[in-house]
Amino acid sequence: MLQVSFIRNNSELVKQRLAVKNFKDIHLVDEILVCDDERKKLQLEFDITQAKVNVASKEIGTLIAKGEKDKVEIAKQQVAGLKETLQPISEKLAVIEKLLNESLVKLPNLPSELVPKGTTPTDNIIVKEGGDICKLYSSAVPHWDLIKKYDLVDFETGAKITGSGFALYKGKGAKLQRALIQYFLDYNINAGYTEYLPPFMVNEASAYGTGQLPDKEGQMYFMPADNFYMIPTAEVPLTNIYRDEILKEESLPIKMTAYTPCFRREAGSFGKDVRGLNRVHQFDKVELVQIVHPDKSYTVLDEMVEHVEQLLKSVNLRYRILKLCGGDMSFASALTYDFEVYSAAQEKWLEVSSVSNFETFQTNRMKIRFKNENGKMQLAHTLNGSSLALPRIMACLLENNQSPNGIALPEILHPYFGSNIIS
RNA sequence: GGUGAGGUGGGUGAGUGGCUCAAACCAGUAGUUUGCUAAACUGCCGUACGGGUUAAACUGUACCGAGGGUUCGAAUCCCUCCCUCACCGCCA
Repeated sequence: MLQVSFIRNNSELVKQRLAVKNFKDIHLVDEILVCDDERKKLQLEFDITQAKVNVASKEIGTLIAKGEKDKVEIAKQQVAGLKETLQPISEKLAVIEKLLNESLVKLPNLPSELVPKGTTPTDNIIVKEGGDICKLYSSAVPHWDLIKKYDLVDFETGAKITGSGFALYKGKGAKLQRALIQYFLDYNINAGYTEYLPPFMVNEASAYGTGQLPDKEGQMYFMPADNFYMIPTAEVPLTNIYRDEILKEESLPIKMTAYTPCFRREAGSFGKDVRGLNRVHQFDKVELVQIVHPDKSYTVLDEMVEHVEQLLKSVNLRYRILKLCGGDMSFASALTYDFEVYSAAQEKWLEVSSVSNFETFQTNRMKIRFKNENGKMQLAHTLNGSSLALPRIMACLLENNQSPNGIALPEILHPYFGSNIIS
C-alpha cells in the first residue's frame, strides 16, 4: 500500500498515475488526506491530555510516599476528570484510523512511468519475440490428445479424487513434471538464488502482506478450521519470510527461489480456455523473489526478465515478452512483464511467467526496511517472477515436439528426465 | 489433544505495581591512546505517529508476543488468544 506521507506530498501525481491503471475511485485520495488531517488533530489532542494524566499519576506516587492522603484524593479526582475527556477522543481516533486504513488498502500501487496506457490485454505491448517457429507435421494434435496417447495425465481420475481442474500426473508425465521442477530450480540456484521449500498454507497476515487480502480472498482456498489460506503462488510465503524485519543494507539483494504447488479457485474466470493443462486449480510453479535496494529495482527487473528469457530459450520454446498496460496490471504491481509461449497445436499464446516490480507496495505493508547510509529507515523494494509455471510449459513441450515417433525433449532436459524421448 | 515452563531492544538476559523515559553484557558505530595485528578506555546506539525547526537541537504519545481488563499508575496483577520449548498421548 502507498504511504500516507507520500500521498500527502504528491496527491496530484498519485491521482494522475492511478488514472493510468484505470482506477475508478480516485476520490479516495482526497478522502485519505482529509482523514489523515483529522487523525493528526485528534492524535495531538489525545497526546496532550494523556501527558497530563501521566504527570498527575506520577505526582500521586510521590504524595502517597509523603503520606498526604487528602491531596491524593484531590489528585485522583483530577485524573478522573481528564480521563473522561480522553474517552471520546480515543473513540473518535479509533474510528478515523479504521476509516483511513480501509481507504488506504483500497488504493492499488502506482504504475511506473514505463507502463503503457490501455485497458485490456490487447493494449499490452509486445517488446520481444524469440525462439524458433516450430513446424508441426500434418496430423499433429493438441496436448490433451498427447496426454491420453502416452498416458501422462489423467484428468478424469483427478476429478474423481478431488474435482475438475485437479490433474493426476502419471508415469512419464509425473516424471517430466519432476524433471522440469528440478531443472528450473538448478537454473535459479546457479544464478545465485537461495532455494526454499516453504509451507503451502499461510495465515492471514502473510496473505495481507503480499496483497492477496483484503481484495482477493475469493480466489484462494481457505481452511476455516485454522484460518489458513492455500498459497496461490510461492511469492506469498517467500516474501513473508522477511516480514517485520529491518535488514542490513549490505544484505541486499536477497534472492530466493522455491518450487511449490499453487492453488487457485479461478472463481469467475473458469469456463474459458480450460481444456487440458491450460487452466487448472492446482499447478506446479518455480518462483523467484528478490528484495532489493530501491535504487536497483528496475535494473533487477530487467535482469529477472533476461533470466527467465534465457530459461525459455534453453527449452527451445517460441516465446514473446509483453509489457502490460495499466489496465491489465495487477493491484500491487508497478511494472509487469508477461511471458507467453506459443502452443503450436492450439495456435495460441499461453502465459507462463509474470515478472513484476512492486516497489514499496508490499514492503510498506510488511514493514520490510533497511537503514540507509544516512542512518534513515527506508522501505526496500520487492520483485517476483515465475520461472516457470509448469503445466503450460509441459503443454507446449508436448505439442511442439511431437512426431510420429514420439515426443522429443529438449537436450537440456535429457539428464533430468533420464531419456530423450517420450514414446 | 493433555500437562508444565516460557515469549523483554540486533543477540544474551535482569526486572513481581511508582526510584525503569527497561539494568547489564555482547554485537554495531564514532572517537582517544599505543609501532602493526590487536587490545584498552570514552561517547553514541530501538520503532511508529506527532509538535517544533530552513534543517537540527529540543519535545509529546504509544510500543516488553497479540487483544481486552483491574488501577491514579502495569513489562510486572487478571482474562482470552497466538507462538516457542519440554514431557505425555495419537500419528506419517
